[in-house]
Amino acid sequence: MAYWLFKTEPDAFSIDDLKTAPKQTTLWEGVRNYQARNFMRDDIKQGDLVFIYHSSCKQIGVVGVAMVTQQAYCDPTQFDLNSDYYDAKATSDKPRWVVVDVTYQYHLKKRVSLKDIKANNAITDIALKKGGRLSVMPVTKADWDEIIKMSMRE
DNA sequence: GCCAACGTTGGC
DNA sequence: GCCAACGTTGGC
Repeated sequence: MAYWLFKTEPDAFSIDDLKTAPKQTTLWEGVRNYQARNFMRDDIKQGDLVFIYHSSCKQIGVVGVAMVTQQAYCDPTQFDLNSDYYDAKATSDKPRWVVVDVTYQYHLKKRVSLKDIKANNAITDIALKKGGRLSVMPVTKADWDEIIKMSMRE
């Protein structure tokens, strides 16, 4: 089983939206970055765990955990003229983008802020620390465990 | 295939 | 709202 981190802007879709969604599940739509797409298409498997990370907001950081409940399939929003994620260059013959389904697991007891992650030298590998803009990124088991640990500290 | 220009992300 | 960092586009 592998670990991941998905960014979302809580004004658009927050962890609370995931928790209250039908079956506490959503398709993670709108990823329009090839590196992130390749992770979703090739590497993210059913049963993998995902940190939900709130970006571009007041309270930036990891807020909870979700599970991948369906591996990659075609992102329907790429064909939807009314969607912000519409891509004129994607066709049903040659779709460009995929989604996975994620299901809510739990909120972290305490949000782990980006500031604290950056300040923690025990966290070494995560792309968040490198200022990257990747919206879907792998997390090592060591970093996963450390962030979980941080969420339980007072 | 290079690389300059442009657009987007996302923290501050 | 600013702007740095990065990804994408398009002319050559």
